[in-house]
Amino acid sequence: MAKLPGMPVRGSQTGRPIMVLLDVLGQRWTLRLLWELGQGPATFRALRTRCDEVSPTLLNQRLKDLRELALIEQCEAGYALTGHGMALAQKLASLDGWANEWAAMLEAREGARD
Amino acid sequence: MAKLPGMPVRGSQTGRPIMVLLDVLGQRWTLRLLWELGQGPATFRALRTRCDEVSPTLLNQRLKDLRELALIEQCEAGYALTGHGMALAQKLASLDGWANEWAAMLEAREGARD
DNA sequence: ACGGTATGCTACAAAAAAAGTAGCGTCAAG
DNA sequence: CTTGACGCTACTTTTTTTGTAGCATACCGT
Repeated sequence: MAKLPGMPVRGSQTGRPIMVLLDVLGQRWTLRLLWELGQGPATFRALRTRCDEVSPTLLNQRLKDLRELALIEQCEAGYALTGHGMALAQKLASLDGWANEWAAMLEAREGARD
Repeated sequence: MAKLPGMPVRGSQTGRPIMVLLDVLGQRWTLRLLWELGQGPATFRALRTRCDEVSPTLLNQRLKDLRELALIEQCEAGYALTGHGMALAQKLASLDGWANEWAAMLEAREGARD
């Protein structure tokens, strides 16, 4: 069952929305799922494939949670982001640039050490 | 042991930086830790307190991983974000606004249903 | 020097979450 | 009426996370 904002979550009794969000996103595959759906809607099986054959049990669990949190919804094409989900996914997308710089920095560091 | 960009991670063989990042951030407490450190440096124990007495085992594990990934570093005040870590934490901070809107929307929805 | 206290951290067992695999029920095409 | 795709559930094993105890070091006042 998904935790809704306003309710206490792991590590925060306050129910502050950001804490709920950090808790939800901190579950395995949640971020990845949002990322993949940011590329466009997908069916259950397509999503599994995109996520390296993640176990259907977990996929279904996450889809249920994200649906309860109104971040995704079902449509003819399978699952798709809602308006709010899209806004969040865009914020994730903006991490891509950062990640590349970060990787370049790490690589330089590793290279220097060897 | 932390996974570095360039290495395959859970759910992605490519080693794409963003995939590594999503994998790391998808571990419990990682996001929260970055968030808390975004508020300023903290000692091990202070961090534990801020994170609702998270178990020292896990805290230490995460700190080690984040250190290897060059997102945090040790200083006199305890642990602090590195330059890259700060940039990432700022991106997280920008989720706060989104989370508030999202929570308001959910609340309205719930209210309407009851 | 001596308890008292704080810190950073490790060890270990129990509980919870995730992974992996099989397969069911429905549908549509051949 | 068989075959194949789909969405999903059941069940077992493995991995992660928790919770609790406690050690070693360092400072503090007496």
